[in-house]
Amino acid sequence: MSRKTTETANERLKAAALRPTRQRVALAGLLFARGHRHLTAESLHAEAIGAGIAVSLATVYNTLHQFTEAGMLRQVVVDAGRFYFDTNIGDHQHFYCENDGSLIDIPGEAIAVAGIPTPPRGMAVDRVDVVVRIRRA
Amino acid sequence: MSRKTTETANERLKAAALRPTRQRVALAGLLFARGHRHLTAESLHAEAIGAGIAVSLATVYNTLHQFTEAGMLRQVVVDAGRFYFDTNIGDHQHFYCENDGSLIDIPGEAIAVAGIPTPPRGMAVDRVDVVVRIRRA
DNA sequence: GTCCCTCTTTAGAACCATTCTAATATATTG
DNA sequence: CAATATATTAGAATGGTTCTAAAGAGGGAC
Repeated sequence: MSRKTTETANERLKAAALRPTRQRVALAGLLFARGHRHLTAESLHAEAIGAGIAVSLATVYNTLHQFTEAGMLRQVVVDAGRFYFDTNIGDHQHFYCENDGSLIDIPGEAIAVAGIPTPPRGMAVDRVDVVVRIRRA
Repeated sequence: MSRKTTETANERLKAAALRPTRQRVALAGLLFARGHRHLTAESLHAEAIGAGIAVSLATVYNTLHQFTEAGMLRQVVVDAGRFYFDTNIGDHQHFYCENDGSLIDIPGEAIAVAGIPTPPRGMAVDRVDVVVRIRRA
């Protein structure tokens, strides 16, 4: 991990009032080093271990939840039985490939949802999620 | 369950090439007796037991999957960690209440999604799911 | 630097919804 | 009604996620 990446990670953690522990810094490094990523707790854990970062699966879960809480990540619900996370927290939606479980971003500018009814009394819209399920033709 | 409901259930099962066993007929009765419903395997099992229908949880799971396969039900993915089913198989979308986990239908005529990009080469769009997440304001 | 207090990490157990197994029961066909 | 295929079942297994309680590490005060 480059010096620059580590500093960025530290800043992010500081902003979120999370102690920059070795594990959090390393995971943030993997997550935010370059480009946007889609991942699961298991896949990030495997990647960390593969990269020689000693971290337990429990910590990966904790960290993903804390980062999500801090607005550094967002959860994507496309599959009952697996939590996906996305490092792209901007306005966008997803293609979900039912064959291999992969996700592809759809830019927020591209897609538009019209005609959402008024929510029931006392309720407010939190988020509108669009999942375009695709499969090999 | 009324005579009419039982007959309807039998017809549905016959059309799906599923033997009209006591359990399937009874569950179909609960599911399609009136109006559209949202449910989980656990909730349907509890409802069946409460109604004096002896059926195991495994059978409820089997039956829900078979009915889904047969196009009598559709799955709704709104929560990582729970399978929801919907007896409304027509074109529509959902409000999902994050406070209590309930679903509310949004008619297909009301809502429109525009600007979906072309899927990657060799892939075809299977379905477009919109989930409007709401919570108590 | 050292002490202390708090927050964090961890291994492993617990959890929970779902799926599997293999024995038993039921529907259908002839 | 017998023979065969299909369904049901209890309970075990699975797999992803969360919890627990004990050990470890960060950070401020001095």
